[in-house]
Amino acid sequence: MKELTKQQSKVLAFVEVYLKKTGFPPTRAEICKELGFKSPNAAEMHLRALEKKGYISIQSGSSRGISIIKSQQSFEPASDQIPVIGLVAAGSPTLAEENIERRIPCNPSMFSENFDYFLKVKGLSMIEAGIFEDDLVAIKKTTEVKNGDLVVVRLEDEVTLKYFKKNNHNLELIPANKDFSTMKIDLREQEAFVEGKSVGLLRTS
Amino acid sequence: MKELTKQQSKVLAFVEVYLKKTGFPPTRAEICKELGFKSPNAAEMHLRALEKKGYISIQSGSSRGISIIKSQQSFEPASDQIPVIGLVAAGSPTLAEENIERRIPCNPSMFSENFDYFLKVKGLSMIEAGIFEDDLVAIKKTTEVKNGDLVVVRLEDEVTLKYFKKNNHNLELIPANKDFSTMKIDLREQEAFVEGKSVGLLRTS
DNA sequence: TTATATACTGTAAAAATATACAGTATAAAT
DNA sequence: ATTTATACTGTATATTTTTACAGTATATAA
Repeated sequence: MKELTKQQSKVLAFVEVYLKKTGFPPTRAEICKELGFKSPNAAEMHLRALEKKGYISIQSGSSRGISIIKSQQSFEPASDQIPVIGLVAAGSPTLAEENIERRIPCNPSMFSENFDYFLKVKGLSMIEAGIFEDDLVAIKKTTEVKNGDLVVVRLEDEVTLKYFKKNNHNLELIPANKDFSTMKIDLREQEAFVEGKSVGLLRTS
Repeated sequence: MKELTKQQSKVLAFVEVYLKKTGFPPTRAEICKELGFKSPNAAEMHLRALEKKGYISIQSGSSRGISIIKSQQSFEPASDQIPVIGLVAAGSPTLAEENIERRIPCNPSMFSENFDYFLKVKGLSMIEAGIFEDDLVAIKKTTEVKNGDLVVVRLEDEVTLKYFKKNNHNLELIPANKDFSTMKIDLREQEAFVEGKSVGLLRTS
């Protein structure tokens, strides 16, 4: 792809911004107004250059007949911005804004089941399951989990990611690291809330 | 949101399809032609109704000044369908159609660097790096790799994923599993092609 | 039966828009 | 020294486009 001159680049940027804001492309006159040109022909010439270089196509005879072919600013494809949850403070809702470290543009249906957020893994308790520190586990918010599922559980003052095993009132949260021990909880004595389960994993190496 | 009449719905659908195809909205006349109306006022009236019901907004005085506010057909988020490469036959290009196992809807910019495909991991040679069998490693096609990068290398009759280390004509492909041994290749005797490097990992548990 | 809403035709004019043509100016390349 | 590319101004016009106005027809509700 041919390089753009500074002015051509500005024109293309304006077309893209205008398009994003209004949903339709600008006229020559509007480009002039934005860029400070006094003749519509200035805009026309830049558009022609952009067309020749393959960045846009112009539908001749149509008003606002500009189509973007190659966006210069890499416009994020309109996929969702999935939040990454880092350290979750005790008592605060998991998805509260202050817990969101960043967002990743991706498709909630990329795994077998749709998911709601990424949980950033802390510690090495799941390392034998191939889940390392700072890995992002895709979590689907649900309370319907089966024994053997990898689940996010909220206890009194912590949120933890472990394998789930429940028999009546006995809940076991099982790590995948022989150096860690299984947490055994008697649900008659302590509360435990299942927040969701893992449906996938992402590692941004 | 108010219900649309059959005709209004058709008009809105056409506007959306036209917009998707061309990148800019249609004129009244174009709507008439598509829907078979003989008067531009027919289109005008439908557009006004759509505006009143909150589905579009009309920039008065502007040509093609239609903005979609509420799309009736839920447009799929425009994320790419990234191929998953399974078993790669010797001699065939990695991205050849017959090697594509399936596709995953996701965003090529979800990792720090854009990537081109997922390579499905076979074997346990990288298990100590947290890369398990059937994990999907996001691969960016490039030949520019550094020592320490996790790379996809094509040898005579196999494709392998290993850590890269090169000194002059000595190439080492290092696994992350103490039960596997480093492959040492003298580039004067055997060819090796770097196909790309890992920029992330996906596990569809 | 008389509104009221939908769904148009047909015409026309004003306004918006694209686009051609004739210039000017400047910097870099040949 | 002359061409070539970039980067415009200024004017004019044909065409596109919006949009108002005057009707027609039909079905449904009051």
